[in-house]
Amino acid sequence: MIKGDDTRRRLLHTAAGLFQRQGYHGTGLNQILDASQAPKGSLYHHFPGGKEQVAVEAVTRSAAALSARIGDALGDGTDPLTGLTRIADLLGGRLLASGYLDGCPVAAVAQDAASGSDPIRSACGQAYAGWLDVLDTALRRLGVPAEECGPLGIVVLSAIEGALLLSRVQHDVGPLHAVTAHLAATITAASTT
Amino acid sequence: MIKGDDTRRRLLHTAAGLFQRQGYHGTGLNQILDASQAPKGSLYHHFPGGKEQVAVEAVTRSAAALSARIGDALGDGTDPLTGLTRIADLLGGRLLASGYLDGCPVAAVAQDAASGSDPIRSACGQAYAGWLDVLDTALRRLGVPAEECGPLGIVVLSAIEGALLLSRVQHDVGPLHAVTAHLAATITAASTT
Amino acid sequence: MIKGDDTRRRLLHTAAGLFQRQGYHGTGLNQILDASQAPKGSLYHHFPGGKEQVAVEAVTRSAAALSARIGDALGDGTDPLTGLTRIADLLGGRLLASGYLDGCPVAAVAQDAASGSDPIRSACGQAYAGWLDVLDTALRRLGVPAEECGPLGIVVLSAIEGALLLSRVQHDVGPLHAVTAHLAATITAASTT
Amino acid sequence: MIKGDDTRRRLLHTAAGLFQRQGYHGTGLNQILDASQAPKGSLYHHFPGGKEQVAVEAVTRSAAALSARIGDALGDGTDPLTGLTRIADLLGGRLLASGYLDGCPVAAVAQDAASGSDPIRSACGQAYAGWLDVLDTALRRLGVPAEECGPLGIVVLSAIEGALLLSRVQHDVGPLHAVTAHLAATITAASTT
DNA sequence: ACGTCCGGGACGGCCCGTTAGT
DNA sequence: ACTAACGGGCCGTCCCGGACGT
Repeated sequence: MIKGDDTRRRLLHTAAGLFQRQGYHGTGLNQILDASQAPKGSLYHHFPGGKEQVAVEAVTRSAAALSARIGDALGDGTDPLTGLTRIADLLGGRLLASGYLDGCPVAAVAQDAASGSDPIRSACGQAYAGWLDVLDTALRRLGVPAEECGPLGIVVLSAIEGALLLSRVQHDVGPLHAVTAHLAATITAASTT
Repeated sequence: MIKGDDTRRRLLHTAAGLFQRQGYHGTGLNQILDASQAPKGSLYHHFPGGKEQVAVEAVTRSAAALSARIGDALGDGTDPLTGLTRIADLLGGRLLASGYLDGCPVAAVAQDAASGSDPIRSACGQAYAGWLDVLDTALRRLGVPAEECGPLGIVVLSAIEGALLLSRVQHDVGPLHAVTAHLAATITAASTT
Repeated sequence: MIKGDDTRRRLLHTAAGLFQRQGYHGTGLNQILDASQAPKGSLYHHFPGGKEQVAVEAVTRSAAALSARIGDALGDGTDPLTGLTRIADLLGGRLLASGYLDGCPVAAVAQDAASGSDPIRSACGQAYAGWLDVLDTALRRLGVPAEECGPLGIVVLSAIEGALLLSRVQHDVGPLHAVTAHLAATITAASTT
Repeated sequence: MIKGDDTRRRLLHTAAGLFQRQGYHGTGLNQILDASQAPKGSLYHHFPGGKEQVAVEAVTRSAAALSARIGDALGDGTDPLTGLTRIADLLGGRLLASGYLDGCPVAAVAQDAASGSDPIRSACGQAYAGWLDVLDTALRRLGVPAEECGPLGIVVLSAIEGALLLSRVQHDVGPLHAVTAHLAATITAASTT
């Protein structure tokens, strides 16, 4: 059935958006259903695991999508500054466009689920692991010594996550830009090329 | 009344802990009441503004407490490495002691309230602003040029916030230590002394 | 669904009875639920509008039922005295049988909602309008001049409503009978036949 | 204490107004307190019997006040039409001035308390009895035969009470005027003078 | 399989009317 | 005379299954 898969996809997409903004506990199943224009029973057909399963899949999907965007931004032939600027523009653009509502697609759920549901926490952990992986290869390609790529990737991801939170809460993209500028300089300095 | 103020304080302290772990929407008023061993009506008496007011005050109080600890850690006569190590030990210690439950005392609520309650979001914003202020003076004292203190403080705070999230979600204090080590080096490099 | 509609009907019937006796604010949703032996979720399912919707439908239903009874009592081939006596017996019987608890099925809610919920007030208004309509046709049939039917119907309804209140409060059906006797005489005098 | 008595009086006056509009269960103690600008504990100081006592006294006081007004309206040297018109103007004026909020000062509480608190119901009963008494003497003075005064008074009071309800609910003073006109004619016809 | 109805309790946060303490 | 504190109840909504119809 085309319809069925479409409903499932729509459900997931809507859920991802709502979770990103409101977190896990702040988002109701009914809200997801309403926003998806999906009938009540459909959700449990497609997601027998209930709300938790929806969250896990939504996080995974969002993370994969963003992972691809990050990979593109840091792709072949880009210097650190350009790459990070692209990322900052992407994330900052979403933040601004949504009125400081859309931050990291994973963080809100991660904070909610860190205590609580282990499957969700694990999914968030894998999301971050995936991004770290993308960053690792990118840094390597930029000429950062192999043994520094891991920690530096962690620094990059952490700083961006933190900056997103700060920017979101303070309604000001300043922190995001300050951080990306700093990170670009750091990476440039670390690259031996 | 000693009793009265004590109840209020206990309520706030319990609430702060629960909000830190479970976020705003994940924490029920009844849960706070139970954990505080306080009767239901007391809460409404001390906090006519309801849950929102409790959250605002809990966040503000937690932030002030941590602010003092940060100030101590970066106090007179400490080099960047020592200071940041102390902070990392403090935060990482709490994280470990709680089984990766206690992260940043503000972040979980901030994510929940960024969309939603503006008073809470604002309180979180002020919490971060306060920490930035502490960092600013500390960096200044460490010999960082005045015009770099602001952005660098933002980088420090962002990175630590992000690292706390990563560590919490991945059940591994590695990110926290990686980030603090990097920040110490960065600050040392930036200080002209 | 037989089951579903039955629950809905039972809920409404119970609610109508309780509202009649205790008014809108005096009747709790839980009380309706208990008396109906229905779980809370059912009510929310059948009446998404909550208590207000329940009240509106309960009033409407009660009013329609009583409207039919009034129509019967004043039906073809009855003189005013007989008809009003039937109505008095019906209402007075209910009053006595319930120990002066069941008065007008609408009045208690109407008093509660006159200030407050406009939908409920409007439903009560339509209930009265419906009864006035029934009275109008009945009076017309009894030979009352057309231009007097409207005002006279209002007098009849008002007097009965007031008498029900007096009887209910004073635990004495005297007022009800006094009023019906007077009204019968008045109608007889007004009829040109 | 002048202050004390004044607080008590203010409390009662405010409560009477709120009960009249919202009924017994629809009116909260806090609302009364707020509107009276009285501190919480004062209420229980002046009314140890709690909400019920407040209601009883408020009803009694309102009833006495209105009783006096009715007596005036039907006082010496007035024909039935003039007297009832005055009453209709008084009650209808209040109704209009309040946007159809202020009906009979007793009826809303009476409906709420008819089932429920017996002291309140009894107070309402006495209020009606008092008005009937006033009507009885007035009718007697107007030349209505003694044995008809009782029933006719009941009819008058009932009809006015019912008309107030109808007018209030339908947001139209028509019923009140229709009823008073009819009653005036009835009384005139019944008077032997 | 797919979707829907209906039902099921359990809490959600808020506010109630009330009583101790002083 | 009044502040502080008390529980219990309010209505609403939560996330979730069985039963039914397509």
